Amino acid sequence: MPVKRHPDHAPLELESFVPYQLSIVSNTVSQAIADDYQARHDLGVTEWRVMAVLARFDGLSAREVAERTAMDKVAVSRALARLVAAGRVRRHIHHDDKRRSVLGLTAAGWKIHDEVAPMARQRERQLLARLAPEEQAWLRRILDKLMPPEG
Amino acid sequence: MPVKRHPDHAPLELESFVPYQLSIVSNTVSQAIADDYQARHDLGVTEWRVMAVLARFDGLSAREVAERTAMDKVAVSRALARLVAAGRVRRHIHHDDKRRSVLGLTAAGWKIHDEVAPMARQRERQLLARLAPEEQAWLRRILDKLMPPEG
DNA sequence: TGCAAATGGTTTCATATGAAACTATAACGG
DNA sequence: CCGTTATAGTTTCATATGAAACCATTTGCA
Repeated sequence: MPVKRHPDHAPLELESFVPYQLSIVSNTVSQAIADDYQARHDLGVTEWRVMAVLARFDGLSAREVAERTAMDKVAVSRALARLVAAGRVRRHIHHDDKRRSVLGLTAAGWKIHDEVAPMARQRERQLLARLAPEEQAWLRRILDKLMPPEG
Repeated sequence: MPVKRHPDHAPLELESFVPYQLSIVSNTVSQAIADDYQARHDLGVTEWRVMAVLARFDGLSAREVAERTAMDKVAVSRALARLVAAGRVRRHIHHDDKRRSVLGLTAAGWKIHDEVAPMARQRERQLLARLAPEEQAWLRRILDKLMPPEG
């Protein structure tokens, strides 16, 4: 049971502090989505993100994947190592530049993708369903504005 | 340079997928805030959160801190160990229940709090400044709705 | 050319994190 | 009372993570 207050110190009210709220809402929904596939497919969040961008853009390099997922290159490198080992991503070497990978989903990768993507969309719908249609529209507009450029 | 598309597979468009956007926006702003105090005060995010709730509610137990910060008890225990060692938080034992801690900021803790809290608020203002006043109001309303109960 | 600087990617190392086991105390049921 | 179960908090262990060092290749330019 909370006791003293300290109005003279202007403490932060976490529960209405926007960055804190964002963090809680974000973690809650991301975790819910992750729970859907984590155990089921032995697939980490970082790995799923990599698969998601490769599903949209075939032939990216690791660096481009990192850009599009907002992950750092170490995380991408590790996710790719696991995905390739599991036969979910194919990697070959760019014919002009031997440093680069050329990445894409394998058939097995697509199979998982086509199972997980609808579940993720479903979770998004569940989240948005808690808002009025008007609020949903505002949220999308606001998030678009707040996304960092190149995000 | 992206190459093939796969419309038949309905790949997720991460950049307009709400859970993904939330995660990016949340991490970007949290990181910006953390950068303000991390090096300056040798203070981790978890530690700052603990300090923030103790600033508002003096005399909480560790479990109550965990509830209010949405952190797990292990994280709280470790944050407290560091904070107590650094002389920023005082901990004594509940006189009725010897398992419980009774926690609060020390003078040194308050000093840091009073420096960090305004910076955090400033970052929040910077974030919101990218939105029209109308959008700011909607965002607050929407986040309040999306926050999990007991969050 | 040829060599310094930049780039793509991986590895290393130190730290962060969470689940589960553990310790100590308190509450409950007979 | 006494044994069982629950609760507060810490420790352990295995994994996740990021910064910096690293290797290979390519680029830029004297």
